[in-house]
Amino acid sequence: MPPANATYHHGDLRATCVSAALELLEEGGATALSLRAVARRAGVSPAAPYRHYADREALVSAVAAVGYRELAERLAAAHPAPSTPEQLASVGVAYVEFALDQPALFRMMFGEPCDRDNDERVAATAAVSLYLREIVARCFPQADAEALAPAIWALVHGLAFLHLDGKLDAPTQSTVADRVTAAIQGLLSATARD
Amino acid sequence: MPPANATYHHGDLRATCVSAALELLEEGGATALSLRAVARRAGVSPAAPYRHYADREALVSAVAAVGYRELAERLAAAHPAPSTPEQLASVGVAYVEFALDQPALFRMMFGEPCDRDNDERVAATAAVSLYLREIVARCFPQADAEALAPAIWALVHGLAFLHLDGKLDAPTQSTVADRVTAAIQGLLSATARD
DNA sequence: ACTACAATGTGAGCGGCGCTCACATTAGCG
DNA sequence: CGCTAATGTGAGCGCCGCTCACATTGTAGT
Repeated sequence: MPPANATYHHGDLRATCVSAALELLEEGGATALSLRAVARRAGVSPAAPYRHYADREALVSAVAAVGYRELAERLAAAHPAPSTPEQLASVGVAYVEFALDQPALFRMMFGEPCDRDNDERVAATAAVSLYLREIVARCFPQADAEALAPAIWALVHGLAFLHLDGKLDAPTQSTVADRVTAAIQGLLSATARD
Repeated sequence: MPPANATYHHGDLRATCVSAALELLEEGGATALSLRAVARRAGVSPAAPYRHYADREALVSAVAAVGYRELAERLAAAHPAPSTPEQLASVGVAYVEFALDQPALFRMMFGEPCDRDNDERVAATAAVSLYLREIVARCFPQADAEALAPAIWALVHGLAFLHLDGKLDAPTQSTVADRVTAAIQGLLSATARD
């Protein structure tokens, strides 16, 4: 009944589900991401994804994991090896821009309560966290990175979320960068002084 | 079937829905907040809430609005009229503690995309925003409140969210306060210097 | 090559949900 | 008292998450 190239076994349904989920997320937001819709897009029966993901949460965790990896890439792309406050600030700008570019994905990564986390996901999260801590330490060797890195992460993360929600006045691209840069440098110089 | 005091007309179903929603939110998180569950808890048919709220989003907006008001109260309770960095920091601590005390409500207020916002909700949000801006200006009269207030809000908001998601090492109560206090004071002193 | 077996996909189905509509009941007002 | 608008009901549609018995296929062991 299906065309000639169709096989009963899909081949790599596991990965296809994640791709389809990312598409649905971008098109229709978090509510559009249903296992049934994923199955439809993958050209497979509604029950098939359950062979690869225990439940919706599991799929979401997998999607979030690729989100963290993409975030890490974009942070690295902002500056290969930041070592000054200005360069660190540009990484912060990249963080916020990621959130604005992929709002649904960003909300999925951080906005939902994540009980019984996927291993893959916690690893990807930890990678981002460690990376931030590392570059903060490099940019401010005289500061206490253990204390400074979470503060900077929080600042940038909060800016991202408040912008996403429109709680801050909708800014142009340059304003976002300015705000992030100014805030980070303020925090940095203060801590460095101690 | 219902007791003698039962009336066909509920009396104040609109408000009862919000109360029921808050209960459900605390008990079972965001996914437990369904219009049908609200109706059940209010002792009313599943279609009844639609007389008062156009859709689920509308109810959520109403719930979020009371969340913002409660947040504003807790900020005010932390210090009636803060005028020093330390007092401002205690307000920030209250912000984070609100998020940790009511995680589901906090996520509902900020975590979901809020298209076509309720008037009541935007007003309540603006009230919080303005209040923060006001006390920042009072605590740091020599700083540019226009620029400083959003940075502080973002910092505190980010700390709240990252703690909620467990992205930061789970801290004891005192550690939260310490972290918030240190971060705020760092930012403040830096900006005040300009 | 044949045969078990494990992996993977199917189809039907259960309960829950958001939402709508025709209809019943009630409150408020002339 | 009677009219109208407000409010609640019941049934129902389509979608969803999830489960289960069953069909199909890749693969490993002989």
